[in-house]
Amino acid sequence: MPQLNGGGGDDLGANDEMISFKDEGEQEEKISENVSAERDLDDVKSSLVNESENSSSSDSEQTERRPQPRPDSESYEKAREYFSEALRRQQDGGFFKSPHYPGYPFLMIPDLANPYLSSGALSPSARTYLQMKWPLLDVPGSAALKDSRSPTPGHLSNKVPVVQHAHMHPLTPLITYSNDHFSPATPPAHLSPEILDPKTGIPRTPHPPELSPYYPLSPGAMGQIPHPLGWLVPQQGQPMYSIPPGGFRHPYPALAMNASMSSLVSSRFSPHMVPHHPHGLHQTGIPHPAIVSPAIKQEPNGELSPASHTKSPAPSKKEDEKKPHIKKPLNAFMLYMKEMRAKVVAECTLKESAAINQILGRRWHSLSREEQAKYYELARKERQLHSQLYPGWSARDNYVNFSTRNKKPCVQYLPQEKMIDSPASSHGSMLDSPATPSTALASPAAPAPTHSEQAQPLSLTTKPERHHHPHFPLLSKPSSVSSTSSSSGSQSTPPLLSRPIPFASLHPSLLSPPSPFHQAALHSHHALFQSQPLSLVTKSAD
DNA sequence: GTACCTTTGAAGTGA
DNA sequence: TCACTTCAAAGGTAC
Repeated sequence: MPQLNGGGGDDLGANDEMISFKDEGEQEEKISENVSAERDLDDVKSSLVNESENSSSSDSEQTERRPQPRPDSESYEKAREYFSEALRRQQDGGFFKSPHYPGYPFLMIPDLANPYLSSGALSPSARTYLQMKWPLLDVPGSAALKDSRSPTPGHLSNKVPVVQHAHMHPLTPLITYSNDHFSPATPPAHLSPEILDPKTGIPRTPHPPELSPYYPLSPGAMGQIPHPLGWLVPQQGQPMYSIPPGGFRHPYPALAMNASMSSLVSSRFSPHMVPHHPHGLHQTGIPHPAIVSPAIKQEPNGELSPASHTKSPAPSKKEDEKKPHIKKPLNAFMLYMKEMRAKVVAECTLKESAAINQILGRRWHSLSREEQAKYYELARKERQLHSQLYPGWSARDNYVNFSTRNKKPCVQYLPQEKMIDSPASSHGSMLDSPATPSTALASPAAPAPTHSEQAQPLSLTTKPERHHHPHFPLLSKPSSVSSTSSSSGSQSTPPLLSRPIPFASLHPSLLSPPSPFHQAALHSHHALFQSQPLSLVTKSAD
């Protein structure tokens, strides 16, 4: 597939079916976002209803019985959403739809005299508050890469110039390996209860016109916000959001990421820390967000996390408990999901993650190349930092009995499965995959080699009949089935078979472009984006 | 109480 | 190299 645009920005891997929505097109998307979201919601919900054999609830019933969002648990996601709004508003040049919340306009610069922050307590007084235009993505990936690779970057000092904010990836504040929601005991000043939407917990007060768009919090207010690296920085002051006894709740990272976040994160993931805290605990006792205690990550059969299994053949139970579960670094889509989930939830009043993820998946495909590139770049950094922090870690470590799983007898049925299955992969990810890790490192979002083109923009997956049809197991993701069977060592589990996808069972959204808007956008913006023809390429090429 | 669902992407393995 | 599998997040749902 020819690369018609030789621009340097054409480094995004997912270009096969990406649709660029910019200018008025993106504006249109933003304007109709709610509408499309509702449409997505309707599609998903109707799909769920239609495909669910046991479901007798109507959409309205589902909606009605849907519990209201929990303000405490969702506040963090709302804040993320809030950042996303600000991010988009900045990047979209202001035509992004009116935000619900003002952006966090500045960054808190910690005293980074010690780039590793290993022993230096970070008191609020040692922080520098930097007004910044949020967010910026004007640094080439190579620079960021360089930053993250350098254990002691030169700019990691307390003399960080203001322009250093340009080195921060706009999404970097969202980097977290934590799967725990931030549960603030007391919302920050800008999220004070009086401005929070009582239903969603989202601050709804419009941005005060008298305030600068970069309306900063007072240093005192910011001082109450725990350091973003709270898991590694000794908590000298009383953080606004105390760490609950149950464990670490990562403290609003988006609020306090400094301008050199890439490098800072790099330092925070310094391998120097690894040997000293093998349990995922910093010297402060705060576990690294990426490390999940085996007690938390426990296999269904009661076994401990796979990390302990693969590392040592027959470790004692005590050793198992000591070994942390290092999670995989999040990929681009996961990062996108974490950021956008709250937004979709807020727009759709939908809570089912499965349905939300469907919407997110469609939105992911509708993202512009630039937007996706941000996430790919961020994911690449995540992987890089992860590899730096855990040099010996492998994704295989998290596999449960991977060796036995790989010996599933279903392999012999693959040809048949291939014949009757969707021509695309089970999830069609290969089409949108960025470059392989090696190529991605060389070119952060280099276009992936084009595989067989996919007919549908989304993966063709049918509603799996859970546990009901052993001879027709999951088509799209039989992980749970295979996991259960393999982990139990049972070889009698029927091989994974696929069945032809009944046309009627396919969701309409899977048979057509995600939404009429996408079609319209494709049509109306085809000429506008001749510079990025690949972004407009659908699967019709082949 | 817990597995499932749903998405995409990364990574690992076997052929 | 290709195909396949697993896991990562998330939270409602179903068992």
